[in-house]
Amino acid sequence: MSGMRGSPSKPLTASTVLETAKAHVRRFGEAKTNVVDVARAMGVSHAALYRFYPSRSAIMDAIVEEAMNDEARLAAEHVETDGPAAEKLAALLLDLHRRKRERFLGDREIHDLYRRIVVERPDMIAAYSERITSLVARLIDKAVSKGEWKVDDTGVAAGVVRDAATTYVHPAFVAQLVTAGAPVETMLRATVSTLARAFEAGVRYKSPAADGQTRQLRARGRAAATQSARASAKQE
Amino acid sequence: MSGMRGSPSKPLTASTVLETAKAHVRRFGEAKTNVVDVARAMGVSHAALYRFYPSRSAIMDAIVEEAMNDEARLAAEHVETDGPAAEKLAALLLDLHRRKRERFLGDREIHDLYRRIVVERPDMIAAYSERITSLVARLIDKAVSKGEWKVDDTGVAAGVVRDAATTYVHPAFVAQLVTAGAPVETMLRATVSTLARAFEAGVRYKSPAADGQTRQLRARGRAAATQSARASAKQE
DNA sequence: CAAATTACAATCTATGAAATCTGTAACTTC
DNA sequence: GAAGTTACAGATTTCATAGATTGTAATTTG
Repeated sequence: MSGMRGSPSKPLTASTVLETAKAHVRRFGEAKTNVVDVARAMGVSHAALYRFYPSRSAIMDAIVEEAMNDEARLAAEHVETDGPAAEKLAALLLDLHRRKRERFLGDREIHDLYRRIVVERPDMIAAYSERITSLVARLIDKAVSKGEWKVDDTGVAAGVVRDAATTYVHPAFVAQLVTAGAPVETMLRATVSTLARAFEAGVRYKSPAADGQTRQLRARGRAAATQSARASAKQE
Repeated sequence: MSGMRGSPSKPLTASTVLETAKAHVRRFGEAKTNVVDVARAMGVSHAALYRFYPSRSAIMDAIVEEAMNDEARLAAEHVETDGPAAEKLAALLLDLHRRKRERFLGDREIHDLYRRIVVERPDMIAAYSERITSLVARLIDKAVSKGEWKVDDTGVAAGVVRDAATTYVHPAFVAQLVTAGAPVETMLRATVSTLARAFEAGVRYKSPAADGQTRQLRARGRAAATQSARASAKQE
């Protein structure tokens, strides 16, 4: 009378709960996924799930967090690859875009859940965004080290890339662009070409006043420069 | 028993209906603005308003359209100004951003209405977006003519600018950024610096294969080049 | 007869009671 | 006693219906 369906295939862990919940969201959508049904599918009572997740919404958050981790891992792979920075950046952003597009087209219910989280959980989005942005910062850092790109402040540069690419990566925009049949990949490539051209030609974000220091910062570690940029960017 | 409040101050035209409706939306929000109340405020029966607008939602659309026209006029002013293209572009986008921010902070109900339209009326947004993008294209065109910027295809370049600036101009993002206290203007300036640097250094969007033709297009009219870019951008 | 009103059908929204779902705590089992 | 169940209070959602709003057409008015 313990696990009719759950015990052999589903050992009842945080991860199996997550998988079962995800399967239900896929089939019935977020609104019609309740903890009682998820628990029943695992052959346990709904209260048992609260051992692993403090609330239903924590489960939903976890589903989206998993997707975000996937994307961050994907982005990290591109950063650690060798090759021209412009191509790495284009590949990174295109891959990120394709993930969202695939979710929108082939996994609509998960996409919808993701979209809700984007609207309702600015904290989660901010964390995700910072994660991706710092990966982009590292990509730029490396290009600067190699002398491929000339950028004053990789933190600011990464922010520019993030903002310019948001249109192609934000779930709501992806949905809109794909629905409208826009030539997204061509447009994204044009954006990356433009950014890369600027970085290649050299961009200066810091005020020309602190010029002597800029040289030093360029020569030394990138982390410090990035740090100062982030710090100085919290006012207004 | 005809016009108690309306007749003298409000001659009952499309424009006075619009103003009255807008005032009601400002005070009570879109949801609590009904045509009966708007008509009563003008001293007429609600059916009289249908002479000017075919439906309640047409009135709401018109309120947003008016705001959009305002923004387009503002943008057009910057395009027709003389001066360095980078500064014109920065001023244009900063002004556009500030309009949205002011609406968000000082005219919240209108901002909310605008936001709903952005979500529910992709057609209106597409028209607005094309309008602004073509103004940006003209700005770029002029810079190219003066030899200030070197761009292959001003239509594509304008699209890149539009996508990069969307984060700063889209009502939902403006709300988010302002709420989070982000250093928006600094970030927007960094984005514009980057784009300007690229255009200054020269960007090529067309495939290097059709190189001989590219030269010709550069020398001749911009409209044709822009046109071809738009046309070739409708597939994928 | 142009402009507006009144009257009304169709649609949409607000309301509240019934049902469902979430989250917790006391209880059971291995 | 760790893992899980049952039982239950409080919150949330559903559903039916009353009420309000929209849009139109016939009618009145200057």
